[in-house]
Amino acid sequence: MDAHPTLDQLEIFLTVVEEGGFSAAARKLNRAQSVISYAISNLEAQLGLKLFERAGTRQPRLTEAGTSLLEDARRMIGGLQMLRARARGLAQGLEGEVRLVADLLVPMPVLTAVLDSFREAFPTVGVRLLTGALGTSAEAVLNHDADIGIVGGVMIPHPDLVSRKVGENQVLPVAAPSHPLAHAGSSVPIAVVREHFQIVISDLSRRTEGRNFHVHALNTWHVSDLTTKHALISAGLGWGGMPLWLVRDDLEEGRLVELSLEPYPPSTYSMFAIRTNDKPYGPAASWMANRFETAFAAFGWTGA
Amino acid sequence: MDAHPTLDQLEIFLTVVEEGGFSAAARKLNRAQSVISYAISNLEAQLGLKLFERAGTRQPRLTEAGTSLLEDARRMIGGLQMLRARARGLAQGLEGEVRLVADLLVPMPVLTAVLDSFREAFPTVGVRLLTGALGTSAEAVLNHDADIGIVGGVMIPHPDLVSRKVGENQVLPVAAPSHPLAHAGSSVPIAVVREHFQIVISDLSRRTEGRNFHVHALNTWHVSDLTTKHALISAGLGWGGMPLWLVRDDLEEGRLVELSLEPYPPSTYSMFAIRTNDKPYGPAASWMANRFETAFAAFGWTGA
DNA sequence: CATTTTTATCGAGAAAATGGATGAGTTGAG
DNA sequence: CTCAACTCATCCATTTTCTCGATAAAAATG
Repeated sequence: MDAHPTLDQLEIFLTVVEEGGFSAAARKLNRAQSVISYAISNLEAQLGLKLFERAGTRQPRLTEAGTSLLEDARRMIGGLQMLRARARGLAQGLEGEVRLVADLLVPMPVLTAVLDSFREAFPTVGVRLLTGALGTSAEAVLNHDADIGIVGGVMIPHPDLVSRKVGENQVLPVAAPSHPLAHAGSSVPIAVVREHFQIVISDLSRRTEGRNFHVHALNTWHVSDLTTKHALISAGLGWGGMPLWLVRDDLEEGRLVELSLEPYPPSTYSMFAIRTNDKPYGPAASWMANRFETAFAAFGWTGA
Repeated sequence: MDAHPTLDQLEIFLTVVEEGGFSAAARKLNRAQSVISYAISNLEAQLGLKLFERAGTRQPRLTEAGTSLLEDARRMIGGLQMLRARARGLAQGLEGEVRLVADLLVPMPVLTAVLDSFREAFPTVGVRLLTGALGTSAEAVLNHDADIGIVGGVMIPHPDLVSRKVGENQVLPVAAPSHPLAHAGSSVPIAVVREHFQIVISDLSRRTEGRNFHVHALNTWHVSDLTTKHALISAGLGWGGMPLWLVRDDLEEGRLVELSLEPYPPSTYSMFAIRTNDKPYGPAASWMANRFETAFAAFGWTGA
């Protein structure tokens, strides 16, 4: 009742159940048959109950207790395999965890596609996912709170950051059809634009403080996430830039309209994978950066 | 790289992390300090990586790999404790699992209250929950598909079933306010009742076949669950009997009205805990039956 | 009934774990 | 700086456990 059971014993237990007998399990595990008897008998003694009914019958049959403990044993061996797989990965230089910060502008389909395939390719590598607006993503990477960042919009060059283009993203000025700017024709001059409320994603990081890009209106409302921005614009409360993938359906079905504003710069932004230059990507992070590139490319085909 | 790590090693690993040192872990585990060194060193060799950074420093510090594997180790030891707890329970005669079949008429608050406290009282005993209408519950117990049944309505005596009353339940004939019967005054005679559609829970088991209780209408619709029945009656498609706890709010807020039908028998049903007489309740099932009794009593106070 | 195949058990040898002693190194107080 | 107290690594002798092979008893098979 004192000593722990052994993972070896549990594995033997499972093998006996699977193979249907002690001798068969011994053959499968390449060990002497007496070892199986010995192990099961020890395990039973340690747990204080009989696992198999084997009163002179050919095939030992699981007792009720054995059946109940079977699933625990399976869990344990499953956990062991996970642990060993992770250890093997770590020993080969794989990261134990990749911390990713993805900008709000990263299309959700791209993000989910990357994460899904990542999980399949690196089942033993954990993922920690942050999302950030504009500067916060770069900030997280600089602070070593994240190993890899996917950022969009205007890149501020930084001596400690290494960036690499992985895709493009379109951002359009949009408004509800009921909004005055929707009827203002093409190339609305800046003086007119400034008279209307602009909904802007606010950036709380110091990195872009004092630099609010593409803020043209005198009066702006600041929100912290795209969903809120989308809701406000849809309600006709103001206009603002939105990534194409998020408003594509709205535009097609007339719930939103694209604005043609004079001062608005080209609507295609590059998306970059960034890291600090003192800490190169590990194998998994490197794979992930590549995967983002292909995911952006594939998304572009059908989504933009 | 071949031999499995030992649960003992993993426990030592965790203790070292918790206590912050090899010696401290040795004291905590009442073992010699050399054992700790030996175990950690073996574990590291088996996993093929260093878990602690301990180059001549006072306190060994977890490596990155060690941090990643820590959670796996915790899972393993947690699983071990679960397994041992279950084994201890089984050794003392506890069931590994209780299979409960609850009649549709059992008020959900009663069911959840019982299951919640059961989980707390018997964390190592699994629960398999079936729900059944009328006869199917008794059927499941008779077939040994369930260890304990909570059935309501009319009890059909059976020589192999042992039943014990655990509570009461009220069933009322109800209809939507828009339904003709709602305006028919008190003690509507059977001839009138029969003219209207009745919504009935259909019972697919052979136990009550040919005996549809309280079916008074010429035209009936059969449904298999209370939620559907509730929806149909609410929509004014017919009338039918519903347990009080399910329609209490509807009655108070006027979405449904109670009917006063001449042929409808007393609306209070007893609820029974049943088992087969060849298989007495184990400790957990017995506790559960008692708990149903107190839960029904407590529910009656506030709920009926 | 003979044969094959099962699990249990025993004994000897191999392997591994244990506790204590020792040593090198670090930390912190005086 | 010196010393005491503490850290972890290592070695050693002892004990414990594991392993294999052989054997026995029992059951299924033909």
